[in-house]
Amino acid sequence: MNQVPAIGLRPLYLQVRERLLRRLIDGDWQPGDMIPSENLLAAEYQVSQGTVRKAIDTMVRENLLRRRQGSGTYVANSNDDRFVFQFFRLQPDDGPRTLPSSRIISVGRTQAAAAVATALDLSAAAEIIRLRRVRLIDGVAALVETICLDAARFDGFPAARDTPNNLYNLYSRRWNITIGRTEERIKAVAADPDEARALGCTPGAPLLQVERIARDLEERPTEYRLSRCLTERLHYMNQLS
Amino acid sequence: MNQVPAIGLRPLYLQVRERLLRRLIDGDWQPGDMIPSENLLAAEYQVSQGTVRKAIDTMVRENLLRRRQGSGTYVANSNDDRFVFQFFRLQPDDGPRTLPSSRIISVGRTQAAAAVATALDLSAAAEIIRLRRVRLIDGVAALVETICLDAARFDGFPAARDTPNNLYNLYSRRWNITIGRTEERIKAVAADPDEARALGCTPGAPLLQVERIARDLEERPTEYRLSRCLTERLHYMNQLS
DNA sequence: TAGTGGTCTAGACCACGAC
DNA sequence: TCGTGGTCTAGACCACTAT
Repeated sequence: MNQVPAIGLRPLYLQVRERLLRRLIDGDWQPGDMIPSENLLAAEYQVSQGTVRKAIDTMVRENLLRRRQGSGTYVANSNDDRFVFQFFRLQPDDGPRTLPSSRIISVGRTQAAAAVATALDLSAAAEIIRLRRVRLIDGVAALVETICLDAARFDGFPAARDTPNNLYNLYSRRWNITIGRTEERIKAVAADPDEARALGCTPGAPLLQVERIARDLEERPTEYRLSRCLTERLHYMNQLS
Repeated sequence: MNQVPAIGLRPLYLQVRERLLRRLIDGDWQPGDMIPSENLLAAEYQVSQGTVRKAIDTMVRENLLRRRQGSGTYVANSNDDRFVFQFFRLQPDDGPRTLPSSRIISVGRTQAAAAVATALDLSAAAEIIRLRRVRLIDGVAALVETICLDAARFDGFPAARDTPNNLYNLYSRRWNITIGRTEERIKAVAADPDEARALGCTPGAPLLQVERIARDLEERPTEYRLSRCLTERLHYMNQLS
């Protein structure tokens, strides 16, 4: 029974991983759901429990699944406390991390700028949804954000008054799109007059610019986000090891 | 022979991990060395090969060890291509990543500023080594850096002309100190006149400030580093998943 | 060809959570 | 009490590297 993988095939645990990932992509298992036990999955796929465990290990490391000893393995939920800060790295210089709130400036459809179309892998003329908002940390305006989405994929995007604070949770509930990974390019830039007004600083003041491309579970570029942040009493935290 | 860990003890593989880490800390195994095979270590510690493997897995994930199939497991070397960029996240907006070069401005001993003493867990009056340098990317001055070290731990720090570009490699070779982890706090700030002169920008121009605390394998804060970077044609890259 | 890490299996007991 | 994930073992074959 050992060493089933014929030559040229990928390791069994990676094949199992793909099957599990597929069930997440297809929405077969929803955020918060408990997935079948390791032994059940092992029986289903005709592999050993250790192989299933190794597949799940990789997905837990990517924050796609969560293990709870004695209880089960669950699909990660973007509302969970542990994951709320997964993609939000700004925190006060002193005092604890807090969740930002949002004030929508505008939301509507427009044609993608060249840079955005490239980032989202769209044609030059593609229509996008464009959301602008100010985010407040501890009640103070801290950053202005522009978010761009492929209008074809996010059909029926809500109006400003119905746009929730946690967008990734919205993508998941409304369109079954899960953000799995992001790349951020960070620079220091000077505030333009609009930003200065929104953030209550002087034009030309240094702002932290975070340009993010978020990808779904199939690695497709899904969201383009440009944030400009006043970092007088905040910082972007990063751990490297 | 199973389930050896008595109640209250940590899992075997974590205990093995600590023994392996200790041999790195003590300099028993040097960067670049091949460590004993999994089976040899299993025999030495009287555990199964799978348990040793799990311990090594955690250290490979932390970039402390490297596996080479068919060859062996090696102690990570801060000169290896793969690790050169582990802690250096700045890259050109277009074009490939390149290694920065350095031009030393000054190196000497001084008394620690309060913030630095706190960061390095030193007494207020402690003496530190203070190194200032400009770093060039593709030959262009891109950032100014101030590096602070506990003078008591880094006795015999070389003069400017003998200070190499790769400091973490120096710490390792000269004092057997390995940097295992860093925390970075990133802000946007305005260039002061000195920085503007060094970087060829105007005073007040926005700079990316990266404040880093680097820890050794025993988690002791070891190096304080403040970098201020001109990000007109560069960015700080970060992947989140 | 010998030795190393990489994958896989089967089965065991433990710690924890839910009931 | 039962089912879950967490740990551990022993042994097997494969893929790769060095010689």
